[in-house]
Amino acid sequence: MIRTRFAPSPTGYLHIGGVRTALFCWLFARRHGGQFILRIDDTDQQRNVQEALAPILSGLKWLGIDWDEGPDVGGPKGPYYQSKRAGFYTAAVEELLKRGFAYRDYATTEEIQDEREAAVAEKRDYVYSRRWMAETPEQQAAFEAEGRQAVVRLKMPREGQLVLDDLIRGRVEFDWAREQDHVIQRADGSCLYHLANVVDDRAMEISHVIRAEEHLSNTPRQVFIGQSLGYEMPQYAHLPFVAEPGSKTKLSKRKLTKYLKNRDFAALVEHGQRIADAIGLETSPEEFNPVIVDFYRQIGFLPEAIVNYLALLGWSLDDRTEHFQVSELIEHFSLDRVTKAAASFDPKKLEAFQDRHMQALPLARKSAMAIPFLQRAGLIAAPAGADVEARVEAVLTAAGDRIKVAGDVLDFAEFFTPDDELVYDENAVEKRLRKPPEAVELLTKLRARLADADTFTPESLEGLMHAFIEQEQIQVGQIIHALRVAVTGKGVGLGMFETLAILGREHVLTRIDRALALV
RNA sequence: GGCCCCAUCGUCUAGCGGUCCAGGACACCGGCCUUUCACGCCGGUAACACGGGUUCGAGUCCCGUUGGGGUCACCA
Repeated sequence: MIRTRFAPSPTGYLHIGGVRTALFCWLFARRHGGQFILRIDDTDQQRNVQEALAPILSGLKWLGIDWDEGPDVGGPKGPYYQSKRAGFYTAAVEELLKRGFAYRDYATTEEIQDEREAAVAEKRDYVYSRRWMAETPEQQAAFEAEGRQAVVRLKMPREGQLVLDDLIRGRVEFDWAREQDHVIQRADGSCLYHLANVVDDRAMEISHVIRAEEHLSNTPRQVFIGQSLGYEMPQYAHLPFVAEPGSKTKLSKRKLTKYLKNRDFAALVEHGQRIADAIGLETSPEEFNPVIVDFYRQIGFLPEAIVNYLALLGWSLDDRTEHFQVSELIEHFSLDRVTKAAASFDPKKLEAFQDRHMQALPLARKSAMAIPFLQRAGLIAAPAGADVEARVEAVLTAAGDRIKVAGDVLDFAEFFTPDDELVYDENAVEKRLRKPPEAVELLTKLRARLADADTFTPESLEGLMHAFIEQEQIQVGQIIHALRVAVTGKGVGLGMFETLAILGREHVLTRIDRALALV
């Protein structure tokens, strides 16, 4: 049975790099009919674990990354919170001690520090002298008589090599002698990350440890712990980093503000901010950020677009296939087609994927996504009536490609605003209504025609317009811009005839009257 | 600094010794379409880091150099 796991620590938000790792773990498990486990890395005992975890769980769920065991769902290998598994770790430490692969160490941090500095000064590799190592009760008693306290350290081999067969990197070799006698348990009895990790992976029967490359250097000590405990070890696969835009540096959750200075990021944030403002969404500059998954959910991105983009960040099927449904990703995903080099995150390309998925979305789903935005902006009532839904669908259809994310529907607020509340863009009014000398006259004449029109469909309106410009001996541009500003208040918008048809005759006439009064 | 990893267009990538004067996508730059915007269409600029090998033949294998990244905690 293939079992993979994702082990986030509760940081309060789901980071793009983290999701990519989770996604690869999940895809691999799903591809092979295995299981995906979520384990919470909260060994540093923060107080608000649940609060800090909620955005992570909801983010994964939103993306469709579900877990077979973990928080909310439980499972046979629980608990799935490391803070609740201390007993397993201390038992492992005892076992390591018993087998002679670990020892109690009574050195103070200052003493260790001195040894390290001495090594640096002499330009040699630092290796702990084990001067304060106590392997017998007598030695322990002697150190304790001095008032010293013990931590437990790994008794690492001082010769030989570890040969690791990484599923992505291939064969990687490490000299044991360069490894330190890492601490695995503090004086207060609490255990450290690496020990906990290995113990849990074994207890949860993880078959494949798929994680970011930063853990590659940590692998030897983990293998040592596992082997010393007699564990059967999992296979390792170290993923390349998701890097900063235009760089190879790891995307970090501590540099959110810095990324906002990136041009493409700034443009995306600006786009998001426009939507957030329209729906009265409070945004903190730190967290309303394209590095955080929730940003995308809030402004109406499609989870499948993000999954598609992220999957291609370090993995590819061939030289041309890019557009994937999640089911296709599951069908084709494999570790041996994962790249080794870091891939930098490109917001522009993510947007391109979003665009493609959005355009492929059935109208009903698009509408279901758009309606909540209109409601939050106060443009339509909370349970939307059938007539309102029909109007939303009409607007979405007419808008077509112009809707990049669901929140973009708010760019077309004029279709949901009462006529007397329509806001006229001053620049547009000046340019299209006041400045052209013939605008008022033409608009007045056209208004009369519209009032008399038999039907009010895009087709009939287009016919009406053609007849009008022919009779007036004008170019269509001479009237259509004025008309647009008159009925929408803006210089840009949807196709003119669709716009008129959706608004309907009454609103069109009322708005033209309002506009004429403005001039 | 030690150790480890990595290296094809600006970016994501294809390429697993010859079919590559290197293919696709995003971005960018032109042009077309056009009632605005968006889309669409057509075209274009643009890469095998460098140096040695191996081989009849190297983007593809080996070594080195350079560059980039990661890691060296009683953090996770």
